[in-house]
Amino acid sequence: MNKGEETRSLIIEKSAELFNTLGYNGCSLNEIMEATQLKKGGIYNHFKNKDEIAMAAFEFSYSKVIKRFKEHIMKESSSYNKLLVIIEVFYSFGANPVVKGGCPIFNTAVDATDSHPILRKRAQEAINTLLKYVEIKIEEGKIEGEFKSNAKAPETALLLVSAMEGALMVSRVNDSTRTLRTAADLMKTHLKQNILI
Amino acid sequence: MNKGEETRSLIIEKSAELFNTLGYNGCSLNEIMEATQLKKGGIYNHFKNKDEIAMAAFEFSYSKVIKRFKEHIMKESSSYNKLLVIIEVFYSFGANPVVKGGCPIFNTAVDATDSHPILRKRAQEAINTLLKYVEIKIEEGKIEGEFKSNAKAPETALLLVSAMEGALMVSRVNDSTRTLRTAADLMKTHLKQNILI
DNA sequence: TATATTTGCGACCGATTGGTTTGTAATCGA
DNA sequence: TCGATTACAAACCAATCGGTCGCAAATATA
Repeated sequence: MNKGEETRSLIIEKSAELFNTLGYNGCSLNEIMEATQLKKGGIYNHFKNKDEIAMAAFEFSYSKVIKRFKEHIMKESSSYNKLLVIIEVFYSFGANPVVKGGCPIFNTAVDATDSHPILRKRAQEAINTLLKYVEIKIEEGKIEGEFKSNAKAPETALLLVSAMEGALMVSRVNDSTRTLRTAADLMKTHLKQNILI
Repeated sequence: MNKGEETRSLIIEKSAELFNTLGYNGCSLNEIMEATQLKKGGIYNHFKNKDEIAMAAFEFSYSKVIKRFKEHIMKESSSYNKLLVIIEVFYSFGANPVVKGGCPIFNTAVDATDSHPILRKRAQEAINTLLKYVEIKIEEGKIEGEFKSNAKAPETALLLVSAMEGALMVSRVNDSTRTLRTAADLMKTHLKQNILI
């Protein structure tokens, strides 16, 4: 990795955290400048405008989220354990965030939905991809006979993701993982009682 | 209501919507000026700074949220029906928002947590009040013998609120009430199977 | 209706916003 | 190692930010 790529990565990493905590409008170029120890010229040599930084930052955060899911799911063989691990990864977004500030996908959705169409579209895609991802894990469990054949995969995926993301926000505003832990345990019980054979 | 109070109310109503959709930093005074058809001097005659507008706007939105819950719950006599109505009120936040942009409580929490300590504290209080409110409804049902005596009120309240708020955000970013409807129905089933006797 | 008070506009303020340009120093490939 | 290229800082830009102030008009009170 040459100098240019190195600096570009630095800008993305630092601004990803700033965008995730402060939001698009709350994160100014001055803050990115201070975080990266670069001047405006140094930053705009790698990006043509603030939007491009925000988009790259989102892709960076998003890939870290997906990576964490995949890494942990990989270690499990049964579909049920994969779902349990998905819940624990959501929990980890509060206890040990991929990017400071909770889940960058939902944060961006809330931040951008009514104010930033391009970013909103990406957040939308990301959320739906995440939902589909969980849904597929449930479908796989049904095929392998681990889960009830009448288990509703899309609905269950939606409940799991919604509940964990909602609880993540409650935890974040209270600055405590307590409620997030409760939600995680509750969802585990729910899966055990409702879709596991 | 005299002229001053009238104008003050107008500013609060208009800015409540702007803050809820665009966030604190995304909503500039120029936008409030345009929405209210007032000049800066006219606005600052009623508020000493932007923070004060945002706080008043939050109180306005918050009271509308609470009001909608209370109005609908009042009509029901059984605790179970009260819980069902709570779910439907959450659904209504997507289908027929109290203030444009979804749930102002969670939106403010996400927007302010890492950037606006005063607003964050109020959003935090509001979320915890809402959780407690639902929790009490469940406790009342236990006392009256409608709900299982071993039903976990705080945990169930957290799941209900988290799941509905999470689904509300999914719905909002997808600009469709479909997923929110699904989450509402799912939560109803969950309550029927888990806490209703 | 006369008067005291409130209300709101217009003009202005300094600071900060995102963004551009230019010169030069560091880096890189041949 | 040398020449082409890239990377970065410094200075600058117009526009917008939140906020102030004085004056005139509208309003409330008597």
